[in-house]
Amino acid sequence: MYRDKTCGELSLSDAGSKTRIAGWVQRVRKMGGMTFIDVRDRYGITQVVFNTEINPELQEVANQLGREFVVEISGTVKERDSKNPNLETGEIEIIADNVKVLNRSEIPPFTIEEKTDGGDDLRMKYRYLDLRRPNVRRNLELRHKMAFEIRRYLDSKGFLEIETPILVKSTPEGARDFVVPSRMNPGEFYALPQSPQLFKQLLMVSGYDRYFQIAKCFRDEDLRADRQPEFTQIDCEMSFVEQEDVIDMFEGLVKHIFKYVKGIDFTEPFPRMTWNDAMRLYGSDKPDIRFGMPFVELNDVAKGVGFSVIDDAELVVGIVADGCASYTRKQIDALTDFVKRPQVGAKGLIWVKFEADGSIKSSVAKFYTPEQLQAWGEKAGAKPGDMLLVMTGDAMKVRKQLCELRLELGNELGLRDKNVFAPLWVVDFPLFEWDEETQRYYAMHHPFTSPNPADIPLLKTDTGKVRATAYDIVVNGTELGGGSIRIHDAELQDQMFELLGFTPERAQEQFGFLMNAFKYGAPPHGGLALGFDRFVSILAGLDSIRDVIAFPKNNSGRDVMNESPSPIDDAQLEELQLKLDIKD
RNA sequence: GGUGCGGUAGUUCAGCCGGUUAGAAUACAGGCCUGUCACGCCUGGGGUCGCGGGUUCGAGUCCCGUCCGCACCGCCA
Repeated sequence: MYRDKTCGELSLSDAGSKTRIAGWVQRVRKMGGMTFIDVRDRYGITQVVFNTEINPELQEVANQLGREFVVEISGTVKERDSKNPNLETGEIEIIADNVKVLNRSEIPPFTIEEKTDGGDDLRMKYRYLDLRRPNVRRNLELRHKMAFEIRRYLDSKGFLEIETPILVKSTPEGARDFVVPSRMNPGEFYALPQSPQLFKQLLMVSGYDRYFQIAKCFRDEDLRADRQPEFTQIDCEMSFVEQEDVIDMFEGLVKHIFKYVKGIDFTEPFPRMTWNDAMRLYGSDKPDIRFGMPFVELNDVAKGVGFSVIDDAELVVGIVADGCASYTRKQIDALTDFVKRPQVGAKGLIWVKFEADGSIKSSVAKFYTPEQLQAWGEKAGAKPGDMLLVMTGDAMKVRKQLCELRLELGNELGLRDKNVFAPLWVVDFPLFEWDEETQRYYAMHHPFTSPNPADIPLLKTDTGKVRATAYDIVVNGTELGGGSIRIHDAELQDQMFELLGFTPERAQEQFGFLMNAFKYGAPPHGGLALGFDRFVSILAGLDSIRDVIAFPKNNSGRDVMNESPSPIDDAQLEELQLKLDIKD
């Protein structure tokens, strides 16, 4: 053993005892006759003292140490004269009587401290050094703790953790697959799973009525701060359940995590909102309900005065910004610029200020009398001192734009506190989504999602109106996960494939194994999957999932540390019987 | 596929309307310093201004192209 204590565990009660620690040199402070070094490991930092009056040769060794050298130190624990309250071990120090340099280090390219001077790119290139930083380490500890608690909860509920294959069949529906050539089957390819969806349904057919897996999933799509090409899902499925049972079980899981990982006890059931209400009130299927500011539709009070921006619009809709009547011209211009950005895409922003003295100011004052604008305010529930912000246009588009504005205002007004968590179930999703480009319906969730039984008669007549038995769980405006009750009836499944434009042959080719399995007694079943990386990042208060993944990919899907992806040898290509034909 | 922002010392950045020897902080090296803990003080070394082209008497600065990074839109059943 190189050590008998870690750098995080010595305390006042150890004073006087002999000890040995090992770790990395965080910092060397030379004071002339004395030298202090901070030794760091996973558990903390301990100060070691060298004194020329005690041992000049040893102090000289300490003076030669550099940042990130690996050392083994033996010495005596001593209570400090001047304690350091910023350090866990700040009440003690070690008076060294020996130092062994176990390894030297080059000068690291950035400082290995809580607040580093390194940029993201550099940190990723030297991720193994970045991972030494305490905040990154804490993220991985949080991740471990959450995985542990997930297993503890689900095990207590009788779930079995079962692994499903990583080499699976490619299905062109949905996200793009990562594809893996098969040497033994030239010209044929596996895909990496976008999710274990089909396998978990097969497990239900097999009778494993409570399954889960902390599963790696792969999608070859463009990345974002919260999207990686490989990511982890808490994938779950249950048999003999209805929507309510699934929601209960996994609301329990989410509450368990908050309680045992974060110490937050949610005693009330999570609120629920239909997809329709979410779209109508917040313009999003994943509303952030840490704050209010719901949409107010103003068609009936605003239309009909001959103002074309409003009269010609499908929807006139606004939000009330509490206390924002005091906004300056400059602040309003900034909001207008915000909604006009290409990413938001609005043409403009109408504002109405309800001043504290009862007067009304507005960008559309020349089209409306104060009484008419007062009616807007009453409809919207604006109080004196508030400002009403209104946008107009095509209903779905303007809702999306106003959603962006609402979130921006929420940020500006400090209503999106990272230490506040507002979970929400969004239910009654539509089963289908119309695609203008291809002029056909797509499954909003996936083709195995069961329609709401009440809407089955509408399948052929009013396809777009059919609700799915599908649900999402949203936390602070982030889609944490979602799921559905699946179709377990072969006939209904055939009908779904037909509506989705699958020929029977293609359905058989893609999903035949599932359809065949369903002939042998498929139980009613359903489940959900939670985005594990997102869950960890929400609890860590981070916007990006990269910092909760030990070795993440960059914006272009590259690992800048090992420089993957990379070309392969001609010999490898030949073995796989592949020829490249790279266009430009 | 698209939009925006960025790329200058090991690192993080500043560098104005194009102008003479490209700066700061930090890191690093040397020196001084016996209670520091972001130690302090003195000194020093360190630059392909991402790359290529263009405009100009003159380009880190302007223009075009390109590569890289980040954020976003599309995409993500």
